[in-house]
Amino acid sequence: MHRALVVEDQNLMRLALMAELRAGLRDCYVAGAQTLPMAKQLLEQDQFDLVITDPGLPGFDPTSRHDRLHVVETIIEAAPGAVHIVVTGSDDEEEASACRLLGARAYVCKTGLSQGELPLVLEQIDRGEFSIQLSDLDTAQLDLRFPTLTPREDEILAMMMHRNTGTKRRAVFQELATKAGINAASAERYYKQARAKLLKLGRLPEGL
Amino acid sequence: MHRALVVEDQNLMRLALMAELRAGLRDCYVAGAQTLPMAKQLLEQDQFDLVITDPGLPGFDPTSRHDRLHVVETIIEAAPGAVHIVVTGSDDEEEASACRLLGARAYVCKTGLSQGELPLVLEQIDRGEFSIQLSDLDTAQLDLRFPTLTPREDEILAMMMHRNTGTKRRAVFQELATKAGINAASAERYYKQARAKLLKLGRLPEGL
DNA sequence: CGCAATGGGGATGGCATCATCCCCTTTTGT
DNA sequence: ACAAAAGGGGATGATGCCATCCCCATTGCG
Repeated sequence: MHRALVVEDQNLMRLALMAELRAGLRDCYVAGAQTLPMAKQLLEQDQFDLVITDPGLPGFDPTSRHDRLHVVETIIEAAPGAVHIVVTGSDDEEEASACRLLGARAYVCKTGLSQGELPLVLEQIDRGEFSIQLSDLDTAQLDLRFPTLTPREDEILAMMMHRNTGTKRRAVFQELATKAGINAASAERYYKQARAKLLKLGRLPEGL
Repeated sequence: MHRALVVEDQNLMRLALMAELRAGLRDCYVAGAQTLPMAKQLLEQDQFDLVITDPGLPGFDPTSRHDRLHVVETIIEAAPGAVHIVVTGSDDEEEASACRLLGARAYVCKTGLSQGELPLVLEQIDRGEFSIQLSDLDTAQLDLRFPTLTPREDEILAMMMHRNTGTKRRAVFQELATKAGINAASAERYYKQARAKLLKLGRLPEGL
């Protein structure tokens, strides 16, 4: 049973990170805290295996290096046995190094963190590496979401729209099949279904 | 058919905001852009009814008042017919006023924005008001999420844990029943189911 | 005592999604 | 011209969640 804690003041982001953890970890339960005192309280009450912290908490100056590192240090000292990941909105390689010295095992920039990528960070940590993920706008994302689509349909459509030019659709079907552990023909079926729905709505983006 | 655009560089937050819109609006489709050029491109291609913008985009200094307002102004000028909501990580009442002068209809702080609250902002806008939502840590949240629980079970548990002391469980069942449009007995059933699952895991929080 | 609130469940039908299997036509590339 | 890729769908069983209705025992309180 894994126990994880997310310390982050933005409600939607905290819930999103908690959802990522739930999806990525098996047999875990995930707690969330909005402020440093709450986090300390939870860390006293219970033992955690994994803690994700955003140093920009209310009550501290998010632009002050000193304040931010103080938050990280306080959390790490309150749970010395846990794996610590720092998640931040602003990129800073120096701050990453400082967090590493404080005992953090990863430093991840929110701008570069997409859905499903947290497990990759955890794998890196498992291999004993310090995982740095800075912002990466080369792969800048442009999303479209349609309400009538099921998650699977949405997923294959997103992959199809983000594919590199020249990539065959077939290859994308195979990619989803491998990633999701399903049949490539099923992936193709979802794509067709999604396409049909968008056609009916008259909202088919270019590039089909 | 409502068309909405979310301009936000943090992937998880953008997806969360897009999910909020999908849940809150009927018959809509939602696009997302990670950078200002992408947003401008989308706004040229298509007409949007609603645009949500985070002024702290990559390529601009998030601490610079000038840069942030420039982003807001650029977006609003690119879609003068749309309703504009500014969503920001850092609280600032002066910035809120400046955004209002630029034509924004709401200024919302991420720290104070919980799941399901975006519809309230939209209602305020519909009534012609300028909606300001600054950070509110009086109702600071402490969340627990358990992986084996279904969304409904999670929901009723969260409501139960956040209830005011002295409130009867019955009252909470009624509250969920009203909010979700279901039977109070059903709400009770979900609570019991959730409780049973946590008991089996030996992870029942205090306060049952 | 009687009654309300709580704890602990079983069984049900409806519904959406998932994943798979099958069919066919049209377009594209070489 | 022939093969590969793509477009367009029907039908299926399994599964999980939703919402409901039903049963019971225990606890607290006036």
